[in-house]
Amino acid sequence: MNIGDVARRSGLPAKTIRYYEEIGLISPLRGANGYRSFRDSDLHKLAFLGRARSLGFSIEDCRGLLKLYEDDSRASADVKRIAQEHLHRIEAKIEELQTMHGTLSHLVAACAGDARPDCPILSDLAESDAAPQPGAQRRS
Amino acid sequence: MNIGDVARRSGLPAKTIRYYEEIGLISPLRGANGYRSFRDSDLHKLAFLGRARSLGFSIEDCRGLLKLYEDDSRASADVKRIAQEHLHRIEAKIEELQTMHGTLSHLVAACAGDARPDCPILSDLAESDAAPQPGAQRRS
DNA sequence: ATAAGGATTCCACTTGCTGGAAGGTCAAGA
DNA sequence: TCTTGACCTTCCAGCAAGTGGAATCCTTAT
Repeated sequence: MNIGDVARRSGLPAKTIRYYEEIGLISPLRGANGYRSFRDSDLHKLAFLGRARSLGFSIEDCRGLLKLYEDDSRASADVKRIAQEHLHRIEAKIEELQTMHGTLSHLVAACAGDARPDCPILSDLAESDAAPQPGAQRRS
Repeated sequence: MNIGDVARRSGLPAKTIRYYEEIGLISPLRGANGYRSFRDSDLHKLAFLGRARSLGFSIEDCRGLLKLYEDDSRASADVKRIAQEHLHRIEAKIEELQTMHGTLSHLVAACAGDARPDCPILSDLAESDAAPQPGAQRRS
């Protein structure tokens, strides 16, 4: 299979597939003409990667998952640990976004959104209270 | 004020402040020794930027907000539009993360997490169904 | 005089690709 | 046979939003 076929069948752009080879996630063979020659196993790995990435796993997580996937003597605990850590990161991110959402939706609701210059959004951003401490959350 | 003072008072790292100057968000004066010399107005802008960034606004959004902030004849509608668009992006991101979270938490719950190799997480990632179409969501 | 603690610049690196340029290859049609 | 067009190749540059480090300069105090 050439890269175009694999791209269509895996749903990943050819550029991305080349990139995955460059960073060592896959190692397709090469034909006499220099073209990459993908085996079924390469296609499977790419599909695996596409699904893992769509769940938000980082490339390094994907590298680890792929290694475990190929290791018949793996422990499912190792897989679960990676997934759980990722799940925690997702939860933290959701919380962070929800905090932003809370603040911002209040401000948006309070803004008239007309031709006048008065704007609670700008007033809030301009408020000169204490400098934010690292990791501090502003009021919601 | 030197950059160290401004960093302490704005809560932003000096590196970030230099970067903000480089991309034209602020334009502090320079002393005879080549040191940046920050006015109160620069400090206020940096605090403004810090708060806007902490609400997740992109640098380009911040540039626009800062411009409106400085424009006495602004229309609050322009501010509100920027904020609303950002709010929509936040909502979309939250939904995306919640979808990931749903899938992943099911998989994590189904995984024994012991020394055996059987793992529903890997099985799911390895599933060879149709290639994902652009924008498609996998089942939750 | 010298050492510490600031300040300066510049360059490289991060994540995960994406775009484009310049060129080689291959199969089909006139 | 030639050419066209669709592939493929590599390499270089860039996105966001900084962060880290090196080499060097300035200031202040001992």
